[in-house]
Amino acid sequence: MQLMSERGAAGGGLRERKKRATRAALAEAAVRLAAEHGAEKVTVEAISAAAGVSVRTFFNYFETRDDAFVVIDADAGARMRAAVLDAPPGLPPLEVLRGALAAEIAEAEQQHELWRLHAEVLHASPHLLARGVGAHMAAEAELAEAIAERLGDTGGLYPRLLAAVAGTAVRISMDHWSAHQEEAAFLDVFHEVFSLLAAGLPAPPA
Amino acid sequence: MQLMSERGAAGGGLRERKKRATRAALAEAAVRLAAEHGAEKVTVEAISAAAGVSVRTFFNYFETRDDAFVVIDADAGARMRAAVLDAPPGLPPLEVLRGALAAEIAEAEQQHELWRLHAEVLHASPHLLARGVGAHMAAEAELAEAIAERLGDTGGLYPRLLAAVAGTAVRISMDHWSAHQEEAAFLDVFHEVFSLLAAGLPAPPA
DNA sequence: GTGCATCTTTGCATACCATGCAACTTATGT
DNA sequence: ACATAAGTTGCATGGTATGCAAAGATGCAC
Repeated sequence: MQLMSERGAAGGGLRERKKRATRAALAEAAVRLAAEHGAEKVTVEAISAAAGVSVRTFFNYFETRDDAFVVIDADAGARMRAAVLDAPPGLPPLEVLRGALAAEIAEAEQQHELWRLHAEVLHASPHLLARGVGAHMAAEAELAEAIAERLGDTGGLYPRLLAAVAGTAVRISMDHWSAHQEEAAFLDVFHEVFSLLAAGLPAPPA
Repeated sequence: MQLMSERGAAGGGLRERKKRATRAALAEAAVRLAAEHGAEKVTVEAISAAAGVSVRTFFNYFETRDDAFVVIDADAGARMRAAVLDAPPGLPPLEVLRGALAAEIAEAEQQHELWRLHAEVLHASPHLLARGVGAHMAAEAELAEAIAERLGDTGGLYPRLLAAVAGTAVRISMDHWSAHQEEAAFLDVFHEVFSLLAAGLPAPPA
């Protein structure tokens, strides 16, 4: 059996597939090792060995060691961009983002175990959680651009704020959920956060 | 003349004052060098030399090189905590944060030039902007705790979300302002962002 | 299927980041 | 002035990250 068709990844060539496989192997090895030993104690050498490539190759795929713990899917940005531009015209921008992110997350959550480990690793190393924002900053900028395009407000403050707040929402949702996995599904937390945002973060009922 | 009383820092001992001075010198050197040469090209050695201490001493003050570009004031957290707890009881939490942050920023903005350079450095190196969130994550957690205490909602989702969104607001405000310094004062941008948040991020008028 | 062009991987050299430790210098309290 | 505590420094060490050139795959044309 061939393990083809990873994730919308019928990408024709053998090269493409191999690259995807290597990247995925590195990311997965990183998360598993971090979940077991703590992210700080996992060296690039260990990750590379677990994935069966050289250290130098690791750095061909990730700019920094931390990126391996953080980057989930390379072309999530493109998908979300499309989702934002395709959403029904009347929908409030915050709702558009809620929808696009929820879809993306539902996708990622398919790989139950890895998603859970991922959340736990990030929860255990807050600095990685922050880095998550950084790594997805490109995605954030891309999102902002898509929103700007949708609204015709290019270069404005609003699209960037919206994208950044959405990123923050995901970050806080993951962190909170990973500490309360028993009590609620991730998507429930996520939707609660967005509801709070849409309501203007009102004081909760005492 | 003695250069005493830096910033609420009449801290009695000579040791205290020297430490504050060294820390400030390192942070300032870092920002000035980064503004001139780009943050990525500034080595710890250069920063240390400019501040007149050894490399090893640099790392006695900052955990990582990037922290020197990011950490503004060590005890801002404590001040904000106090501000949050002292705010009038009826005020909505988001307004409490707006006030506490605005006061803190107004303070930092006293040093015009440094504040401007700081914003420019962060704008030029987005990864530092993200790290800013990370470095202030301790502050964020502290803020969250103060809010939680104020609301009696310890460990809940809401305080953490509020603190995180507030941090994001500062980040986006700085970034946007540093790119549009001519058009508006920083505090104007900041207040506009908070108004958007309080209104639930509604679609802007087309 | 042979052979050339292209892309990827790899090892090596190099520079920088970060930490522990021990020796040394400088404040502080009495 | 003295003993103690605190801060600074150099050295050694190990991990992170990049450029470069050689070797190994893959894709493509013929």
